[in-house]
This record gives sequence, structure tokens and C-alpha cells, in this order.
Amino acid sequence: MTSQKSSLPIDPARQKPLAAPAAAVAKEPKRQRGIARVAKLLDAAASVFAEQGYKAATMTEIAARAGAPIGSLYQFFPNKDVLADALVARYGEHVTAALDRIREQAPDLDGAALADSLLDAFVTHAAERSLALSLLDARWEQPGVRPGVLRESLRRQIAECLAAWRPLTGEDERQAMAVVLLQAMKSLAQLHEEKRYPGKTEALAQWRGWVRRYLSEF
Amino acid sequence: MTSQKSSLPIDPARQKPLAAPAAAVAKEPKRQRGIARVAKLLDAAASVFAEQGYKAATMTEIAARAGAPIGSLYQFFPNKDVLADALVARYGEHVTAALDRIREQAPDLDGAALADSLLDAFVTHAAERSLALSLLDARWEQPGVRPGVLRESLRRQIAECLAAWRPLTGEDERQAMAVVLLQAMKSLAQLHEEKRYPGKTEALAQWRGWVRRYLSEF
Amino acid sequence: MTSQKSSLPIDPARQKPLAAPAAAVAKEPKRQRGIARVAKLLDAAASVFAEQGYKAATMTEIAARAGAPIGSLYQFFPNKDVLADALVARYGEHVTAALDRIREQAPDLDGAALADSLLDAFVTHAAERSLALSLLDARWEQPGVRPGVLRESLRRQIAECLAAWRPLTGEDERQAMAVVLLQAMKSLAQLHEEKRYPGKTEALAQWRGWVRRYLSEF
Amino acid sequence: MTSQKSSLPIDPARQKPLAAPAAAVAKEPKRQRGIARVAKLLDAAASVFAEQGYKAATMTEIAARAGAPIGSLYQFFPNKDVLADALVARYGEHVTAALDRIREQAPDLDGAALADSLLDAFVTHAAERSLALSLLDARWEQPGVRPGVLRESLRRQIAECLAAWRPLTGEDERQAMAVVLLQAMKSLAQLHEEKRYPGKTEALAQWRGWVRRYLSEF
DNA sequence: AATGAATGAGCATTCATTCAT
DNA sequence: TATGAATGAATGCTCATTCAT
Repeated sequence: MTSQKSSLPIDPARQKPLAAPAAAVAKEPKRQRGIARVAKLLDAAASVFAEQGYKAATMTEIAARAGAPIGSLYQFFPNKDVLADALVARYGEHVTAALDRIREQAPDLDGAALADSLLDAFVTHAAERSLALSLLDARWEQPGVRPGVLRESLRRQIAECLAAWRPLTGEDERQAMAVVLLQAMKSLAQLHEEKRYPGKTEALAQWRGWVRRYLSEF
Repeated sequence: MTSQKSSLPIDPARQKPLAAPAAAVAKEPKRQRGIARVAKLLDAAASVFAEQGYKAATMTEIAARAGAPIGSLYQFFPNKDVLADALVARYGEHVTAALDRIREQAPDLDGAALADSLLDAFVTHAAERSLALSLLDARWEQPGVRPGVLRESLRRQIAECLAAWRPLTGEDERQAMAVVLLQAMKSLAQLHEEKRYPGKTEALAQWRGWVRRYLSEF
Repeated sequence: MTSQKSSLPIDPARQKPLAAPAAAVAKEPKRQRGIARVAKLLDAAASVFAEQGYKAATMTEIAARAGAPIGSLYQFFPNKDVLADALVARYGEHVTAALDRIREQAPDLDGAALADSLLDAFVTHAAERSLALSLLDARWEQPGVRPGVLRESLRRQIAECLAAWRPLTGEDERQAMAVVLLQAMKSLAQLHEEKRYPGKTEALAQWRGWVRRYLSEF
Repeated sequence: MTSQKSSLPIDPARQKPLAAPAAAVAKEPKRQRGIARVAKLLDAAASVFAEQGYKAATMTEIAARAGAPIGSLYQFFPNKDVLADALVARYGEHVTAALDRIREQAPDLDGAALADSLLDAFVTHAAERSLALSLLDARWEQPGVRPGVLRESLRRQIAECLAAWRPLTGEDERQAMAVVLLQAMKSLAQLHEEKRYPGKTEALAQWRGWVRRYLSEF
């Protein structure tokens, strides 16, 4: 059972802060060839955005790195914002899928195993996640407002995992736990991403132990 | 027979004389009036950078928001990079000062009190810190390299606090602890910064409890 | 005791990543329309540079005078230096072609005729030449170094004409003669260019006679 | 006997092509200290203008190189144009003085000696002269108009030398000769200035011989 | 008078987006 | 439909000149 309702609710009508220009959205590719090209474009966009940031990245370079003409890029993504949104949405789908899987298995897991599952889900998508966040950050005037959408969605999904795991807990309790857990997952993912530094292995282990105990002692 | 070899040999590699990059630094204001103006400029820069990000922020808007002409801005900060660096340095000085104070008091504190001191130091500067990080991130091609400078410096200082607190611990152990603690401090600061969300108070309390126990059980 | 050593070590020397200078060159126009536009742009650039000098000339005015938008100018000439270089190169091609033609006919000419050919070649391109020189001059810090490239090339080509004309002369002798001849050609071209002044016709005739005798008596 | 009437007639009313702003002129220094400072300022200006060209040279650097505050520079030279004009005028005075001296001695010289005197006068001031020309060029919209003033003045003075030397020649003849001689003097000076190149010594000798014979055969 | 900080018009250059081909 | 040349608003930065101190 998959929860489509949990996927990222990015409201296209709010895409441009003011004077919404008739809801620009990425065009769905129809043919096989289009699907492959869109994937290539998104990958190129991801790498360029990650390297240079939203503003500094140029549409021209993204198209070039995908081996596509600039006109083709604009065929599928009518402007830079839509392209960034597509990347964020793609990340949203990935975590949603991962959390869906965890929620299904949750009833059979003990605290430590659930902790590991969640932690690993985040470590796996760490790079994609930090890109999504920076894209959201870069384009929103009131900082924190848009990333909030992503965060809330993730918290809700984690809370759903907890509900599946321990159905008897209260809604409020699960909500607070979801907040703590999400933060812990982000933190571990960050510590994991960072290249090499003194005490890395030990710190990672301590942090993971912390989370396991948090869920075990529950 | 024509001599192609005789055509003008203009060496394109020498095209730009490329004057010495000249380690540009912010100019210290001399007069009273200048000191006040520099503070205003830095504040304006902080708010514009925070709202729009490094690349999207314009020097013109920063100057305007400080009520200063563009030439004045450039008088003190010869380019956009220097301005951003000044902001980062200002944050660095602030935390350094806070951590210095904590280190001095450390010997007299128990674990819970030390945890509170550290946590509060970060919560206090949370906004400034996230700005500094995003500025560092935005300007470095190899992402993560530059923010590393900030992170390492903070970890070192936290480790020094621990050394002042429990002089008998091993260097390696303190290093790993510093990594964990810094991440915990950042996390709490983030949870604290976020506007309002279900479970905020409870989550904050749990997180703080976590850190207190981490230092107390040590 | 406070730790100054812990404050943020931001290395100012690394401030600008300094991407590879990238040998910028004028882009060849692909389409028919582009070729005509490039020609118009070069002509406009020539007239603006000639009137105002390299530094004082503005890209905006050059584009405007060519009836082209500024973006178009930058499409073909990625910066002001490249534009100036293109003008210099164009002059180089013109004289080179003229001197090539003279060298081919040289064996059949007597001294006076050779003198006339060389002199006329320079008079024809006098305006273009003085523009090229001033552009070279204006953009080089060590003045004289760059114009030297042009001068050397011309001297070499004149020496080649002399070699074709009188194959038995010594290399050194031809070199000195080329120096004298080039200077004489420039001088006549200058006297010729100048609007009107008392004694112009007579002076021109004397000068030309000088050069003819120089080659005839040889 | 010195000819004040021959000194450079730069009309201050024409200083700015349009809307003459009440004839700005360099202020005469009154005291001893002022005279020394003006000399230093002019020397600094000469070197900066020579290195970077009129437009690229900055008033700030000129003042700095003279060890004077910028305000002091503006005290004596109310704007950049006036400063450049002062340099041109200084060159004019120098050659005028040299040519005055030659004219006085002319009656006692033979052709070769007169040629040598004139040639040397120009070689001596070659650098100053090329600076003056480039300054004139750089600031005048209609190219050639202003340098013309300098050229005409020099031709007139050379013609006066010739008149003192051979009083019986006709006015027209002297005028044409002056044109040829001036051009020859500029040419020799240029060949002389240039660093090192194959055939330099030989070319210089040939050129000088040319001029000597020109005056001797007369 | 002497100084040098402050000012802002002006310039080179970039890049998202369009539209002729 | 697909392409990529063309467009011009917007941005970082400079520097002659002024004027408060």
C-alpha cells in the first residue's frame, strides 16, 4: 500500500510570489525519447545546481551538460523555477517512497531496527536532500516558509511510521517524536556526508546509538 | 605563393594582463561616522543576504537599505566577496567570544549546566550562524570545503571547552564529543528558530534533555 | 585567558577561485546574417575606437552605431579586448595580403616601382593602421611591447619582399633596409593622411622621391 | 633672443568641445613650496599617463605617486583635462626652447650640423613628445585637429630655423622642407626610442645620413 | 588652506527567455 | 517540432570631483 496523498504538496499556484503567471509547470514528456531526455536534463540540472547554487547556475550550462539544446530544455521546463521545483519534487518522491516502505515494515521492527531504517533512508538521499533544501531556500523571499512545506510533509510521514509501529501512542506524542527524529536523521546524514574529520567514525556511532536508544527506551 | 606564416601572431593566452589578485580586505573606518556607517552596512548586508542569498542579493539594494550611496559601500567593502567575508568573520567573533566565556566557567559547571551554556550560546546566534554558513556555501565552488573552515574552528573551540571542563579525558575522545555536541547545538538552534509547529515545546525539551544527559553521564 | 588563535582563519589569497582565463576569441558567425552583422560591428567599432580611443569608447555606443543590440555585440566579441584584437587582426590581414602581392611582383620591378608599390600599400591602409597601433598601445601596460609584434611582422614581410627583389643581398642588410623602409612608409602615410597644410604636395613629392632614390641607388 | 610668440598656442576657451565651463586653467603656484609640488605632480602625471593612457590613468594614482593628497592635486589642476593640457604645454615649452637655441646658432652651421642639431633636439624629447601626442589624441573628438596645433607650431619654428639659416630661400620652399624635416625628426626619434631590434644601429645611421644629405645638398 | 572620505553617473558584462528558421 | 542566435534589463564596480572637517 502506497500513500500518494503523502507526496510533496507543492502548490503550483504559489509558484511565483506575486502575479502568478498562469501556473507554469513542467511538461510531462509523452514519448519514450522524451522521458529519457527529461531524466538527463534533471540530472544535469541537479549537478549544476549542486555545484553553483540556484542563482549562479545557468540554463545554458544545464542544457549543455545534458547534451541538449537550450530550446529543448525550455520545451519541458518553461523557466528556471519550474526546473528547480521539479528537482525538489523528485526528491520528495524518493523519500516518500522510502518512508512508505518503512511504514509497511514498521510493525515487525524493534526500536533499534526502526531507528536504523529511518537513519539509513536519510543517509541514502543525503545529497539529494541538501540540494532540494538549498533550491527551496534560494528561491523564497521569506526564508523558511517553503522549506517548511518539505519539512512538514516529512514529519507527517515519520509520524505515520510511528503510528504504524506503535498504534497506541497519542497523536501529540508522535508529533513531537517525529520532530526530534527528523532532526536526528538530518544530523546523522550531515555528519555522514562530510568528507573526513577527526572522530568521524566514533561520532557517527555515538549519534546512531543515541537514536536507537531513543526509540528503544520508548 | 602566399605566406600564411607571416600573418599577425597575437597570443590569446596573454590577452588579459591579469594584475595581481590583491588580497582585498574590508577597510577599517577611521572616523566616528564611518564606524556607525559600517555597522549599518553590515546589518543591511546581513538582512539582504539572508533574504535573497549571496548571488541574488544586489549591492545596490544593500546600500539602499543601509541608507548609503553605492560608492560608500564600496569604500569600505571593495567587492561583494569581501562584504560576505566580513559578515562571516563577525559571526566567527561572536561565537568565539561566547565559547571563550564558557571555557572560562567550564571548570565550575556540572554536565547539565555546561550543556545548557553551549546550547544557549548557539541558540542566541542561530540566525547569524545560518547566514554565515549559506554565505560560505554560496561562494565556494567545491561545496563543503569552505564551510569546513568554520566547522573545524568551532569543533576545536568546543573541544577546548571540554578540555577545560574535564582535563583528564583523551584528546581523541574530546574530538568525537565535540563533533557530536556541535551537531546537537546546531540542531537545537534550528528547531528553536523555526516559527511554530506542532510539538515544538516538547521536542525542544526532549532534545535539550538528550544533550544534558550526554554530558552528565560522561 | 582568551584564545585569539581560535578566531576564523579566512585565507584572503584564495578569495577568488580565479577560473582559467580562457583564451577568449571572436566567434565566427555561422549564418549569412551573422556575417553581415559582424562586418557592421567591426566597422562601428573601428570608427568609435578611432574617435575616442580604446578606453573611452563604450561598448554600448559601438553596438548602437552598428544598429545592433548590446547582446549581439557580445555574442560575437565576448569582451572589449577581443573586439580590439579583431580589428588589429583585420588590419594585419589587409597589409599582409598587400605585401604578399608586392612580393610576388617584386622580381619584375625596378627600384622606383618597388618604392611606389610599398608606399601605396601603406597609404591605402593608413587610417586602419594608425587605429590598429593605438589599440595595441592602449591595451598594453608595458607600452611598446605589443605594437612591437605588429612592427616586427611588417618588417619581416618587407624584408621578404626585398629578398624576392634582390635575392643576393645579405640578411642583415635587408633587415636594416626593412626598418628604414617601414618607417618611411609610415611617414609618407602620415603626411598623406593629414588634411591640408602648406607645402603638402611638395613635401609628399620630396618624400616619395627620397624613397625611390633609396631603392634605386641600391 | 627668444620667441615667446612661438610657444604653444593652446586656446583655453576651446578646452571642452561644448559648453566651455568658464576656461579652467592650471593655477599658477605662488610660493616656493607650491612650485616644487606642481613639478612633482606633473612628473607623476606624466609617468601615469605614459603607462596607462589618458582615460585609464586615475587622478588618485597620480596624486599618490606624487606623494600628494588628492585635494592638493585639484588645487592646482581643477580637472583631469587641465592636467593633461599642462603636460602638453610643458612639452611645447621644452621643444620651443631647444628650437630657439638652434635658430640662434643656425647661421653658423653647415647642413650636416644643422641636421644633427634638429635630430638631436627631437631624440632628446622623444618620450615627452609621444606622451604629449597621445594626450592630445585621447581627448579630442575630431582626431587630428588638436595634434595639428602642436604640429603646426613645430613646423613654423623649424621653418624659422631654416629662414635664419638660409635667409634667401622662398617662404613656400621653407614650408615644404619644414614638413619633411619634422617628419624625419619624428621618425628618427621613434626608431631611436624602440628598445632593440635587428638592424637598429645601421638603420639609425642610414636615416641620419639621409637627413644630413637632404640639408647639405640644398 | 589642506585633506581625503563621500558621492553617483556611467561602463563592461551576463543570462533568462524568446522566436525566426 | 526542434534549434540556438538574438535580445536587453539588470548587476558589480570605477573614479572624477566635491566639500565637510
